[in-house]
Amino acid sequence: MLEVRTHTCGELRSDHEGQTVVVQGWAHAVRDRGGLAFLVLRDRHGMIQITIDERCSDAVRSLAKQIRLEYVVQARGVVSRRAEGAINEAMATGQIEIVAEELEILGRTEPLPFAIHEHGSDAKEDVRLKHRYLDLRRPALQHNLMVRHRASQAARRALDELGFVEIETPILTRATPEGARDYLVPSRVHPGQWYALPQSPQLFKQILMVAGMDRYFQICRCFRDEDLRVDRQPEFSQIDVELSFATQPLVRGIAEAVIRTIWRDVLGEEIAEIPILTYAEAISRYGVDAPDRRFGMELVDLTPVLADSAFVPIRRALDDQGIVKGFVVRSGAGDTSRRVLDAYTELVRSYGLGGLLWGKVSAEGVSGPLAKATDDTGRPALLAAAGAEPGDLLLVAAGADKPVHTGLGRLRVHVARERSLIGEGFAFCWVVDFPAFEHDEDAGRWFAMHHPFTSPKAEHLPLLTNGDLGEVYADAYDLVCNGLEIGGGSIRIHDPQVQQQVFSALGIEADEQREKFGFLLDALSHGAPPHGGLALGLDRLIMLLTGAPSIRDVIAFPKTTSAQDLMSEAPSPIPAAQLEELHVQNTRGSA
RNA sequence: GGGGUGGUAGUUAAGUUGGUUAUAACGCCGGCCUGUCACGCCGGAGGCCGCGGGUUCGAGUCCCGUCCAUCCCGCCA
Repeated sequence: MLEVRTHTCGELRSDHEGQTVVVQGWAHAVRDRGGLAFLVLRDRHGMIQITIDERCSDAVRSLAKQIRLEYVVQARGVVSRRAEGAINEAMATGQIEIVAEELEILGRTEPLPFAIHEHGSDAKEDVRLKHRYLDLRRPALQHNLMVRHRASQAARRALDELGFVEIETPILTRATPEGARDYLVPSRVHPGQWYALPQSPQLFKQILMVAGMDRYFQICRCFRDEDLRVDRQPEFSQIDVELSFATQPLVRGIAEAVIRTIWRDVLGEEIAEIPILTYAEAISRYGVDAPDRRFGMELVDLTPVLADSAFVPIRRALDDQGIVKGFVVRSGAGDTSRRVLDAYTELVRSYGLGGLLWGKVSAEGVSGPLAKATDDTGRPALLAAAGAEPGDLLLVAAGADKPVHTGLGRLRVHVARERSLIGEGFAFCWVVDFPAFEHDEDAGRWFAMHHPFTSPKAEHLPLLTNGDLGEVYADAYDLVCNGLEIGGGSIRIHDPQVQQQVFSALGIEADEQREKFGFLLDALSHGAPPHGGLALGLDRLIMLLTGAPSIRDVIAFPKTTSAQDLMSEAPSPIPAAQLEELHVQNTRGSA
């Protein structure tokens, strides 16, 4: 018979000796020694050993023989101190055991597709995802979900204390141009019309500011139908924040307060003051806009010292207005094989570079492709500029600005990982002063780098109508930690005329502005306070807090890289009748 | 859309130059075992070698295609 448990599996200690207790859990280990058997029960809280010996009834002893791994079992018995030699120091409850008076099997299992205990080798990801309920039983994933819970609670408490109000916004919303591909939902009532799932609650939270809510937050789900990565899922969660009368330092301070509370509550760690980098500085020193600052190996500009180089790859790059940059791998000359250098070259090629100019520095000079960059007289200046010394490996790239920065920036992280140069801990930074607009050569037009509701810096507003859009900076900011973008936001446009200017700069004509963003322009025209905010990526925060290698390890029911749920088998075909009701027709094979 | 890696028993892996009956560990089934703690010992069952085609006397192995998982590029305001 099912009883109410008196304790969880993890909480019993020697203080409980002599008490009769009831525990329930999964059979984590079954060790049948014949006349004596041990059963380890596990629940979310821990494990406890149940002992079945000559003190137990025949009924209990025969029932114990039936128990298999991962059966759900209830045990009633007396907490007893273990004999001196039988104490298990590695177990939180290892001082004691429960001598079974009654056992009951509450649930049985089919043979398991993979082992739950940590010592079982990891099954492949598709097997784990298909049986997600088993994968989630593993203590590592349970821990990740607990961290997620505590982080969410900490964020809620921090924001509540700062006067923020939690408000839900719609999941069925309007599709907007720009941005990521939308997930769409057909309307039954309005034939041929569609809802979109929100890529973020951006416009709703701005309108809540116009509505006078003053300070809003929400832990909300966002949906983007784009290809996935190790840190990207089609649906993900944000701690979404917006406030009226916001200045950039005010918003950053609030975000920091949230992050500090989370780190304190979850890890018991204090976060040091968070430095601020400009976008230009981040790109120049680290090659990427989300720098990993736990290690050095910063990029150095070698364009000036190689300005006269006749070496073809460098000459060609410089003649095409390109740049030459590099970084030093300290003492890397001796232990970096040709094979490894070829892999580095392959890596930077994937970012559009023609190749990698490496050089091994010794007292005699430089060996490798980089040797041809200068003659002997120019070499000391090159090495001095790079900061390279004998024994170092110098990795250099020449080409257009973007591939050089991206290629070297990614290579820098790759090399650091490979050589274990990345320390423990968290290196936060803010990245600010982003360009507001990016020019897309293929499309032949400008796109908003952040989003079209981001306010340009006040001093750059005149450039919107009569200047170079590439010179306009956005009043935007990203929060970065350990090379991951964990949050981003901006001061928004609250003046409808400025908003229209930005739309126009993006090539959205007046009638299209009216059609697609009329409700925003209307709202901004009815007493909109200056406002701004940001969103923190909850999933990525949890990855940092838990050290999880994949975003799938911090989401209870994640999808595969092809956006399927292998457990429920979504997406799935839909019966023709249901499609018809929605006024939708398949153009490819249907159910 | 492009590139890399992987797919062999329930699971994780091994499988030589293409060669005759495809191995091992864990799990599962049966038996033994009174202080185990990833218990141990003995025995047994378990295979569409991802799928489809090709080469060959012969394919887990070679070739082509395809599917799935995963990592990356593009994409992700």
